[in-house]
Amino acid sequence: MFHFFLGQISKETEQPAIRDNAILWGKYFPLWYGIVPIPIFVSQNLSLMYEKKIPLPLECGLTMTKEILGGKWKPNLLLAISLGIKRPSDLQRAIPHSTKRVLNLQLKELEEFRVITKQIYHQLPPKVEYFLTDIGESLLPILKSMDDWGNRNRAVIEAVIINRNAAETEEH
Amino acid sequence: MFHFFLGQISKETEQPAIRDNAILWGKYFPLWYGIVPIPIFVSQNLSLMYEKKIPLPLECGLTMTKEILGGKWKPNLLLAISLGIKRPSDLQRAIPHSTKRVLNLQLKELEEFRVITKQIYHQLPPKVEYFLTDIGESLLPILKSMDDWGNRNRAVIEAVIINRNAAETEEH
DNA sequence: CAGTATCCGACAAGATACTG
DNA sequence: CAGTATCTTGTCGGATACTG
Repeated sequence: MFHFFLGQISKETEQPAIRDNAILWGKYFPLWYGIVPIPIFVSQNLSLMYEKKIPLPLECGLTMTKEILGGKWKPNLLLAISLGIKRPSDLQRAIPHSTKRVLNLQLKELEEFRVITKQIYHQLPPKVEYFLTDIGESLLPILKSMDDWGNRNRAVIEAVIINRNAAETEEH
Repeated sequence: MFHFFLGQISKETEQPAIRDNAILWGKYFPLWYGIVPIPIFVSQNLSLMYEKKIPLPLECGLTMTKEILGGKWKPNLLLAISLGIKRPSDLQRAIPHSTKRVLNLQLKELEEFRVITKQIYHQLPPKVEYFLTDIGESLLPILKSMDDWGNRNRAVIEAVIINRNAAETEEH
């Protein structure tokens, strides 16, 4: 089953805390799983903890995963690395629509999240290689199923996009 | 296995077309699967077909899936609908950080991609319900595994984000 | 309740030129 | 080859106020 926190997450322990029913049954939790109220995707506290201009509701596992796979090329980078493409220049050749700058930014973020590691060889010319960590490997099934799904539904998606663009050009 | 197109996709048939080895072995395809060159994530033709200011390389299944799950709340919406939350107002209550406008935009896109259907009851007050299509249902395993992964790796991700924010506030 | 119009700010990513 | 600095552009989503 999906994993949801009940109620808000207390700041001190960072553990989910079941709030009393009076509040659970209030206006913030209009949904029930059987007789259990389900405050899905909810937790004001946490989004205040991680201060950002536009706060992220991190309490939902879904949202945390999206945080990691969010960049324009991150899933592609991970797949490419898993295929044995390790060096920055090869990665950019494998993803031709990307730019060096963005690829570097996203590789840095993936490294920050411990999804990949960076191996620097101090040579001339310099050489760098990226590798998946165990965490990164554990993402591969998801990426693989996303890739499979996209390929299975290619026809529908392409049709919609072609339609959309046709409508847009008609407007102008 | 991952599903990659070899070479470019011809405009007329929209079928993958194997290009001759001279080009495959050129600088654009530096990767091999066994002795087969793998032009992953590549296809200039397609990205020109779907004209956008910033063209999308749609030839990769991964990228197509991201196109559908890309919005800020789309995965959450799909999960919520799969849990039986059907009405717009309930959906917004289930995703408190969202706004009506964005939710509507994203529901419209999901509908456009045939992932959900919209049922309008002509009543007063008006009533609307959303349902997953078969295509939408087929996305649930992916969403579920993303949610699971996020929950399993919650500790690491939260630690990184807390660190990052601490470093940022230190700067100022 | 469901949905839209308008305006605006934040941020991601592109372009280019540059170091070591 | 790997990486960065700087500037510009596009776009997504937020805020608000409004219809039916």
